This record gives sequence, C-alpha cells and structure tokens, in this order.
Amino acid sequence: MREDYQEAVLAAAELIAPGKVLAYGDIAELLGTGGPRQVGAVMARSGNAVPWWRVIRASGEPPACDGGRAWDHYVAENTPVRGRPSADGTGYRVRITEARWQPSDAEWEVLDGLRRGLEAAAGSGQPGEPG
DNA sequence: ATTCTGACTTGCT
DNA sequence: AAGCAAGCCAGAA
Repeated sequence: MREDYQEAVLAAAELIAPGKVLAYGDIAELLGTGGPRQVGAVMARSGNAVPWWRVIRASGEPPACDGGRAWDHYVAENTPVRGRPSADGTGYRVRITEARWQPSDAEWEVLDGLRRGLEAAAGSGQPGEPG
C-alpha cells in the first residue's frame, strides 16, 4: 500500500475544483485510509505533479513547504482567503469553510472507486478478509 | 521490536 | 489569536 495510496491521493487532489480546497484529513477521509499525515506524506512525494495548493491544513493555512507559491494560485483561482501573505509566505488563511471542495455524484463515484481500490489492495495478502 | 520523524488534527489554557 | 500536549497512521533506521 504505497503506490496505490499515492495514486489515490493524487487523483483526489486532481479532482478538486479550481477555487476550492481540501484538508489533508478530508482527503484521508474520502479515501477512508490512513490519516492526514499519510496524505501529506504523499504530497511531499509527488504533490509537485498535482494542484497541491488546493490541499491545505484543516485550519485554512497554506501548505508548510511552498505556502508562498500557493498564494499566486489562490489569487489566480479567486480562492476565498483572509488577510495577505507575509514575508514567510504565511500570514493569510484560506476560508476553507467556504472553499471546502464538495465532490459531485460523478466525482463521488471516482473517489469511492479509489477507496475501494485501496481497501482491496489492503486485503491483498491477508487470508481472512471480510467480504 | 523499538524509537524517531513528518505538506496533520483536535482540545485545553 | 497563540502556545503546548496528546492522538493518529505509516515509513525509515
């Protein structure tokens, strides 16, 4: 469970609509596997290949690595934010309560598919998986 | 097996 | 709003 989980997280991140955002924990919830740290760990591995700026903390703070880069994306996608970026790249916060991405029925099927794939992979090797 | 760490989250003060 | 501590899950040494 490494590449599968990674692909699932990346896929979910790509599903996120522009101007919207999702918390690490939210993606973990959608996938139903691991936790916010696992999602972040994946982003650190291949987040550069997906709209990582749409994946932030549950507090609305930008990513801990390239928060400064995220700002440009937020202003470009008209993402609801509060305050402005400071010299540290932080100082502002995304109104996650309004920018919280809400997957549609079609997108839910995709996320659900990813989740099932992970669940199946998790049982791949275990002799007694409930089914 | 144990210990340490990490793009995290939540509760308390 | 800001700081500290505990919880969570998985990877690496």
